[in-house]
Amino acid sequence: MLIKIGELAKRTGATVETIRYYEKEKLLPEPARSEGNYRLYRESHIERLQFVLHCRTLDMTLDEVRTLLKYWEEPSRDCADVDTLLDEHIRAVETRIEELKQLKKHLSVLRQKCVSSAPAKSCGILNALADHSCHENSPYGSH
Amino acid sequence: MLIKIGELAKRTGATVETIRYYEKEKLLPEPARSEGNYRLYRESHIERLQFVLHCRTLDMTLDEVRTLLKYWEEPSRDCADVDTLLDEHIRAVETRIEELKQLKKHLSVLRQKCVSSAPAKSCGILNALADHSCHENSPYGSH
DNA sequence: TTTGAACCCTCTAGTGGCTTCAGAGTCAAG
DNA sequence: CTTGACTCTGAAGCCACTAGAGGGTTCAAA
Repeated sequence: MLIKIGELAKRTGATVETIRYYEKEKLLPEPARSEGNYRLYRESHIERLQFVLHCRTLDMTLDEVRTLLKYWEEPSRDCADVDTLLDEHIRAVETRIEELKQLKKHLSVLRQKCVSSAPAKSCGILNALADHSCHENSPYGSH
Repeated sequence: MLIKIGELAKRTGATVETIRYYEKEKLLPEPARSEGNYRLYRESHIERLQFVLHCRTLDMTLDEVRTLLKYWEEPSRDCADVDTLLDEHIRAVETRIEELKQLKKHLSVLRQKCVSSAPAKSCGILNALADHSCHENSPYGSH
């Protein structure tokens, strides 16, 4: 049961280009080739690609996925590090959510400053963006 | 009152490299030069850079900033487009927040599946990631 | 006067995770 | 024999920087 790259793409939802990219990045092993030099995949490739794609829908980096794949390949190793990786990833997502919430608050305040069509000169949004007093840095300020 | 690039960086919180990058990207006008070919900035440059940085802290793309700068430069134009740009940006941020919340939920469920050190073989996290039944794509599925 | 440190210059390449493109080859149906 | 769908490789593009190489400038201390 050998399939070509287009069929693998269809079955997993990845694009053909992404599959080739993952191969180059060593996330997928090099498959066999047909006489005409087409890649030929087997069931194990499908599973492995699905693992990678699943991790990606969870916003993991390819490096994180590489780490998890090592554990997947070596079933006898302690999985505590898997827990740790996931905990850190969850924390990173939480942080990003908080950042975005703050951001949205800022944007909404800004949006309130202009409610009607008017010359840009008097647009409260542009004026607020230009106002540096609310984001002042001391000459030797941090960051 | 002319300042060099390092001083501009200090006053605005940007890095020297970022300032040069913004110049290359036409977000900042080319400044005057000293005899020794150093960039020399004036008050107007400081304000404009602060405008750009303020927009960036609000996660706008450089293209969005370019658009806003046009309105800033032409104070007689109608600012309705500024409102629209901001509304769309707020919507994009909201969408991203919702995506991340979903993501976090998925990750937390996954994390529950493994609570102790154990061989990776029996790690519920790895097994759940490998399980393609929960993310199945039909051969001709949408995406 | 020399030397050293701190600043500045340009240009190039690297980051992540793909996507797009150019130019060519393969293969089955009509 | 041609058409069209598929596949191949390799390089470049995307975004918003960041880092580094290899040099020039400025100014003060020794």
